[in-house]
Amino acid sequence: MDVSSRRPSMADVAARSGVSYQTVSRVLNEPDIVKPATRSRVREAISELGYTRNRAARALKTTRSSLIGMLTDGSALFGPTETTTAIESAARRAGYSVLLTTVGAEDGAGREVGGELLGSGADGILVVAAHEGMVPAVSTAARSTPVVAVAARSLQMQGIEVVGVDQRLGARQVIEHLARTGVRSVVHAAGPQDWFDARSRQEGFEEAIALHGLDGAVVGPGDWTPRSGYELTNALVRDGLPEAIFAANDMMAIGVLHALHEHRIRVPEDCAVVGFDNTLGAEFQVPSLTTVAQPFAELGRLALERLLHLLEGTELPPGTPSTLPPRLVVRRSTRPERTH
Amino acid sequence: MDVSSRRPSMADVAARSGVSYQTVSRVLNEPDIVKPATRSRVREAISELGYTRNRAARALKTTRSSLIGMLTDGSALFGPTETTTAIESAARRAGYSVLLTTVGAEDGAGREVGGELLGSGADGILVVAAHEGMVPAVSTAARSTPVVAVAARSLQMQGIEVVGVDQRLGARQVIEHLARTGVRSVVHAAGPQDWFDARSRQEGFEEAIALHGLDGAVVGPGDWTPRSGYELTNALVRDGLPEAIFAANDMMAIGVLHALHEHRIRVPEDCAVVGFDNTLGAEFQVPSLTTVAQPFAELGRLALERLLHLLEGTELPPGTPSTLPPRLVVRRSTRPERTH
DNA sequence: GCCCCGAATGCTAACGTTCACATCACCGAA
DNA sequence: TTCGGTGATGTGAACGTTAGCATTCGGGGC
Repeated sequence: MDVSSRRPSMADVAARSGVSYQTVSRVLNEPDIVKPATRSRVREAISELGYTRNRAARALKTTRSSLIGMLTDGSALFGPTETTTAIESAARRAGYSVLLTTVGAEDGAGREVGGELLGSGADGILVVAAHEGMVPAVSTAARSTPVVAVAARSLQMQGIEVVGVDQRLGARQVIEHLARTGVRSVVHAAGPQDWFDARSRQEGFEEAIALHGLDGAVVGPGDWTPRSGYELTNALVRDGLPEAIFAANDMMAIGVLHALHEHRIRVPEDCAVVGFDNTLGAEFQVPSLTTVAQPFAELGRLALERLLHLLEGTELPPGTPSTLPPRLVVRRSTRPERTH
Repeated sequence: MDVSSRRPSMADVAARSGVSYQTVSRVLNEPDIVKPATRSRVREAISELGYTRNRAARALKTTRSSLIGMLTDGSALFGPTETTTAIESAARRAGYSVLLTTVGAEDGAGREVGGELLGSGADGILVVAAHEGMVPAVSTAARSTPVVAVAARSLQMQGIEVVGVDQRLGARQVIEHLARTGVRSVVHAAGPQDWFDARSRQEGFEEAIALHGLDGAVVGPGDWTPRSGYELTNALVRDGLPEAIFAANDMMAIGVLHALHEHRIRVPEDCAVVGFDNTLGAEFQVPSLTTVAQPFAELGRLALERLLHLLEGTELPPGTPSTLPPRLVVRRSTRPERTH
C-alpha cells in the first residue's frame, strides 16, 4: 500500500510483474519480440497501476518530443478553427500532441514567439493562418525545425513547404461567375495587405478582371471585420456603386450586405455581393451569401501529413497535392447565370 | 566549427564561457546569485550558440512539464476562439505552453482523450467548451491533475473548480428586456441538451418567464447551427409564431432571422429575435442582432489564473470572481424598451 | 554428449537538466 | 597571522526512459 504520490514508473510495473524494466519498455515499443505470456502479465500490471509513459524521459532519451507546434493568428477574426481541429485530431492519431502558439497583434514582429517555438522542442511546426508578422518567427524556426505552412504560398520562397487552397483561383471563379450573371463592374473590398491570403485573392481578382474585360477597382484595405466591409460600402454608396462587390471574406461581406440594406439597395438586383470562406452563417444571411468554400479540414490533414513525412524523412505518396481547389458556392446574393 | 547537428547543451555553453554547467543553470534560473561578470559572459555564450533549454530534461528532473492541457470541443461550431487565445497568451506569459486537445463528436465518450491527456504530462488542465461528452475524460484527469473548467458550472459537483459566465443571468436579462419592450410571448430555441451552457440558458429562460408571467415555450433542441434555428423557426411559423424568439446562440439566431425574412415576417415589429454570444457578425445582421455579450477573453485569463494558483498551491487574491456577468447588447432585432 | 544458434530477457550507460552538498577564494576580525 | 564566514562556483547523483550489448535458456545437428 505504498501510496507514494509519485506517478508509477517502469520500475514499478517491472517489479509488479516480475520482469526487468527493459522488458516493460519492450512491451510498450516492440510488443512482438516479447513472449505472449510475459507480455500480457506486463500489460496487466500496467493497467492495475494506471501507468503511463513519462513523456519527458522518453523525449530526453530519444531526442524527439512527439510535439508539433502549431503557430496561428490570435486575432480571432479568422475563421478556420476547422483547420486547427483537423490538425489536432490527425496529429493525435499519429502519436503527436499539438502545442498551440498564437501570435497576436501585440507580439510585434513575433520574434519572441519564434524563440518560444524553438525552445518548445517541437519536432515540427505548422503555421496556420499566416501574415507577414509571422515571417521572422517562422523563418528563424525553419532553420532548425521542419516547417509546413498552410495557405501562405509566399513563404515558399523561404524554403518552407507550403500547402494551401488556391486563393487566386477562388477569386477568378468569383469574377467568372459574376461575368456570367451579366455584371459589368466589380469592386473588390480587399483584406489586410499583410495577410498572404488577402493579397492572393486580390491578385486573382485583378487577373480575372483583366481577362474578362470588366470594369474593376479595389477599395480598402479592410481588416476582415464586418465593420470594415460596412464602412467601405458606405463610401462606395457615396462615390458610386458598382454592379457587384466582392469582399475579401465572409465577415466583410456581412458588413457589405448590412450597409446596402441600410441604403435600400437591393441585393442582387442593384448590387451583387460575394464573400470568401463559406463560414457557418453565410448560407443564412439575407440574402444568402454567394461565397467561396475552402476545404479547411482537408487542408489541415494535408499539412499534417506533409509535416509527418518531413519528420520521418519519408517520401510523400506520389500524387499528393500541395494545392487544393476552392469551390464557388452560388447562392442568392448574386443573380442567376445567364444560360442564353 | 563542429557542426554537430545536435542542439547545444548546457555543457557546450559552459565550455565556451569557461564555467561549469551548474553555473549556466544558475544564470538561467537564479541569475541574482551569480557574479555579474560571469553572468554576462555566460549570457553571451548562450546567444552565440543559440542555446535554448532542453524542455524534456528540465521536465524530467523537476517533474513539472510547464505544459497546460487545454481540452476543447472540436466541432468548430462553438465561438470562443477568443477564450483559447487569451488562455494561450496568458499561459505563455506565465512560462507555460499550451497543449491543445480537441474532443470531437467521433471520440465517443472521450475516454481515449482522457488517457491522452493524462499521458501528456500536463501540469494542469483547462476545459474550455464543455459538454457531457467530456465529463468522463475530465473527471478521470481530475484525479491526478489540477483541473479548472470554463463555463460549465455543473462540473463543480465533481470537485472541479469552475470559472464561468453566468448564463442564467444572461437569459434573464434577455427576457427582462423583452418584457420591457412589451412582448407577451417568447419561445426559446434551445441548444443541444448535452452542453452545459445550453441547459443553463434554458433554465434562466424558464425562471424569467415564470417571474415575469410571460407566455413561454421551449422548442428544439437545436444544434448551435444556423440551420437548426432556421428549421425550428419554420415550424413555429406553421404552428403559430410568438412575439419573440430567443435563440440559444447567435448562429441559431441567424437562422431564425433568415426564416422570418423568407416568410416576410418583420423583425422586430411582428417578431423580435435575440441571440447569445455577440459573435463578430451579430451587429451586422439584418436587422442587427440583440444578443448577450460574454467576456470571453477575460474568462480565459481568469481560468488560467485560477489554474496557476492551483498549481503553485497559493491562495487566490481575495475578491477574485469565479463568475463573470454577461452583458445584454440591445440592437435592432428587438423593439425599443417602453420608457413610459 | 557437445556445441552452436536463436529467442527471450537482463544489465549498463546515457540523454540534459536540477538538487544537495562540497569546495574554493577572499574578506574582516581577533 | 590565523580563523570563521560568506559569496561564488564546482562536483556527484538522480529524474525515467531507450539503445546497445551481454546473458540466459532451451533445442536441434553433429
